[in-house]
Amino acid sequence: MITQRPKGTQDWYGLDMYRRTIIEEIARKLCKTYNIKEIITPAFEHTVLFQRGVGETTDVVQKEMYTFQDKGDRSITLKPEGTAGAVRAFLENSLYNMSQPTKLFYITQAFRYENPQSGRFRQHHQFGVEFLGSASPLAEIEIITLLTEFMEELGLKGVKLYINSIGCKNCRKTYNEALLSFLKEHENELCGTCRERMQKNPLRVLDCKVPTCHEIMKSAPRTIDYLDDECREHFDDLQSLLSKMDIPFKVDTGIVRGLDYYTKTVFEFINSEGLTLCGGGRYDNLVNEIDEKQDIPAVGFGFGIERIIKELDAEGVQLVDEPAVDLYVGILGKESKAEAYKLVKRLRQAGLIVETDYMDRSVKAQMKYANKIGAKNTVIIGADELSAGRANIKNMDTGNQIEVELNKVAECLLKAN
RNA sequence: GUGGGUAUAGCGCAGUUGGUUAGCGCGCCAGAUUGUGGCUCUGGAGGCCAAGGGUUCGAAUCCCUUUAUCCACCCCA
Repeated sequence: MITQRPKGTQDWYGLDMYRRTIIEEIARKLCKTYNIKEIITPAFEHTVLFQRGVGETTDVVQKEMYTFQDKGDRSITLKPEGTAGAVRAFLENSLYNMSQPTKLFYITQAFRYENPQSGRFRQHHQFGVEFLGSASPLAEIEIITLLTEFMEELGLKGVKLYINSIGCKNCRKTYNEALLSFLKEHENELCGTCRERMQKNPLRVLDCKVPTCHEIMKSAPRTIDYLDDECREHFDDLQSLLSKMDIPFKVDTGIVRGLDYYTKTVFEFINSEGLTLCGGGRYDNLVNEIDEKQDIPAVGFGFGIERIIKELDAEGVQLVDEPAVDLYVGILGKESKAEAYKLVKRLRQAGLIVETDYMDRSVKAQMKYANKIGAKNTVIIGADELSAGRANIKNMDTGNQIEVELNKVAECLLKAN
């Protein structure tokens, strides 16, 4: 038990850890060119923030939050997603008083008490962007453009963009009435869970995967048919801009999203197996929901880092190899240790990846080890080399050796790289 | 929360209808004459057979319970 990690969590090490670092680097680099600034908010917030922000009726809030009372008897919740915390920080620090818009990105862990399965964890990591202050469809374009570039940088080709519009509060009201009356007509043809769903959150029935429901829902009223003029125009503008930008997309009127704060545009990036890697959209009411004195439109997304790695594997994308050791410095004899280690230190300062012997192994064992860890070159430092001031550098691929002065080892290897 | 599969060495797996000291491959460590890897050979370390209980002269093997893990549903990244 004591050596076992909690359910749904994972340890990061080896190639996956390295790939995660690279993914985060790509995200940071990309955001830099978009002038999007990084923000880190606490891992936990007051529970009420998520209740108000994410929405009381959502599954995330109702049954998936890590909520506890702290010693000061405050109700605290580990963040189940990134947006609410970022928006809270935006408001608390009055970032809206700076010149607008505000563009923020984060790389954060998120916690949800779910049953783990493929691509799903209790602690997972998201790369997210929040673009606050713009009601223009160009804000969506910015976010989506960044995402397509991100996918290109990662080398992912099997992930496609699907968009939809669920309208604003006004459209939603008339739509919900239409949907509910449609559902009531077909109530006894629906699956059990859908019959429950139609009461608390009828929108959810739209993306039910049960074949019979799916078939019925094809003829159900669609949110896009109930958009008011403003929302209609916004969605049309967005599509036209996407086309002009040559960004491939499909309108999927079944995309609904499970978090309450979305308005107008919603989108997902979905792989060939139907798994959502990235979900996002516009949330024009969230800021006002959290602070009634402010009314600021916004767009954002969350991208699952674990799901990126899963997709890299599925598509056979290498992305990176772990960096190889440039030189293994073998040490021969106790009296050579200090000098050999000084050489190691100098070479590392020159920027080389250097490994050496800490196990007092035989030369043969050291060579085996150097081979095993994939060192590109080796050199053995013993009394002979130290007195001569020269040593043989062995290329481990070719087996060739060249004799070099000890103070020119770095130079020689850097040239070879 | 619901349903199904799985649990034997660091990893991947065998283990025959219950029968003596539980095996194999890879990996790890050491050696094959003195200061040089990859191939080969030899040797070695490493298992409370997920945990607890039961049946039995005897359980990795049969039964029950629990836990973990994987997959699916719900929902989501």
